[in-house]
Amino acid sequence: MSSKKNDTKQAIFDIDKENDFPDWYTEICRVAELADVRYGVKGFTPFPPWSFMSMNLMFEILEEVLQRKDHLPMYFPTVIPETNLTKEAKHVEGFTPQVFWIETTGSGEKLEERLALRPTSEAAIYPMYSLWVRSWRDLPLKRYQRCSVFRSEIKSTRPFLRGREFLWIESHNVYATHDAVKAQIKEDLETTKEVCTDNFGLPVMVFRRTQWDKFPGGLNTYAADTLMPDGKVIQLPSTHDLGDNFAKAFDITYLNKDNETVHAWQTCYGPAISRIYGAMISVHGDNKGLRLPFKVAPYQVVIVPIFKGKDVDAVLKYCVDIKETLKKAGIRVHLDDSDETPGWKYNYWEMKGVPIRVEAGPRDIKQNNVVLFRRDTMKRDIISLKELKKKVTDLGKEIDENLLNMAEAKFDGLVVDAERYGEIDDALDHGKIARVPFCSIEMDGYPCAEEIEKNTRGDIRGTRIDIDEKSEGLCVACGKVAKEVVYIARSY
RNA sequence: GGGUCGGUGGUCUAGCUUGGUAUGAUUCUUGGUUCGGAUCCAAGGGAUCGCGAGUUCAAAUCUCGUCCGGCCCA
Repeated sequence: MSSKKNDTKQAIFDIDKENDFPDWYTEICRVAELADVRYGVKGFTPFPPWSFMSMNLMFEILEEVLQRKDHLPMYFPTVIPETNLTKEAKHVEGFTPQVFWIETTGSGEKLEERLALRPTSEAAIYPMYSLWVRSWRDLPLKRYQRCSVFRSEIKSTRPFLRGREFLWIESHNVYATHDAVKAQIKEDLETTKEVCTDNFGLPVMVFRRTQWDKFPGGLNTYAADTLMPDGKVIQLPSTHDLGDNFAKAFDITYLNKDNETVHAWQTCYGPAISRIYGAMISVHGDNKGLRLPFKVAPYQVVIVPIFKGKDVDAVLKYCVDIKETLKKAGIRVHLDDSDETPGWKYNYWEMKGVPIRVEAGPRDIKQNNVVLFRRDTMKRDIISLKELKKKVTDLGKEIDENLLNMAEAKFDGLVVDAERYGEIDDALDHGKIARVPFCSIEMDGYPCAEEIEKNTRGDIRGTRIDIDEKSEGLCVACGKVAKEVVYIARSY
């Protein structure tokens, strides 16, 4: 009867994100047209405009920060000759299992030397750095490139979160001293917070990774983790203290002020924009779909005209004027003048995550008003046309702050102290992160880590470096005096 | 890497047990109607049933292989 209508109509999107996150994620990628998994090659996914426009904005924000901090853009080839890739022993060992090789051309003629699709570009860039760096006056050398990299992942792939080709920026830097390297690491972590937290609304915890979980070939890895809706953490940007290991392997030397040839010191930093995007939509989304931050929304404002037959011209004119006003103010605005009904448009653009909607119809024209709707709280306000520009700008800021606040609230009470296996299990089973005393994050702690990870199905994320912590008590696994406080979480 | 479920017009799906070339919805195109929270009506278009092999007079359906995807686990 009256329910017949509801039976045949299905919601554009309505999935319980908190309780059904895997389904939510798969479906929002499809319905909001973020990634099209029909391409047919495992781990390789086309990104339609709605996700790619946001990722471009995210790249722009990140690049602005890097350039402000004196990094210059450059671009290196996608292929790396095998002899270069094998120069740093640990690096080879870490990355070759996931390399895609090019071995032939045309109808099958073998290449003289195999070429790797870059899994990361140290081995492409550093041979050139060896030529480019001559004197202490060349340092520091701060460069980055924006590109995609290729890794034949063994773990199951998912759009954005783990692809076999993914989009990132990699920053490669050369210094005269190890102290300068350490300062760069600190700067990278500040960049991470400025970009991911202040701009994309993603709170992070920063860890020093364990020695068995660091970047292959480096001395130390520092990484920012954020929290996904299913209680698992995911790694966002990581930055690596390469020491002088790569300088030795690739012969990057310079003449110092005393006219001596010495090895340089290096860092690299790798924020994967596609993965950050995946985390961002997951953290901010709700049951009705996406909630994009104002700063990275492809359309920041969508205008929905409302009219009865004879009002069409007047309403459309009113809306076009609104569009022009906002455009002039530098706002990314879209007027939806398609044939769909207003109700349909509301639902559609809410699902797409547009932060602000302007609704305008005959009632508003009469009083020189518009209806302003905000996606984050789903609340409406009637405002006068005069104050539109200012209200939109202010509301955009407010929405971004609110999204960050809501994400930060999830971090409250997230970390739970645990000193025994049962307590760790209990924390992880409730989507928490366990803070536990642990013997050592040097290689001698590895057996304990394996035991803990096997018993709890959690991963040791490392030690915190954004806060000071003193270790107390005994290692959960071996019972020796704990030198470290580590965090254990289920992870992506 | 292991387990498991799945792949049928653009999308979602029925059919598969018990073989006989395919159901419905939606989308799309055209015309009309409607428009302040998912209008309604009519006509039209759209599928070598993921791919390959096998069994059979006959395969979406049964068997094997393979690719891709979802979920769970390492």
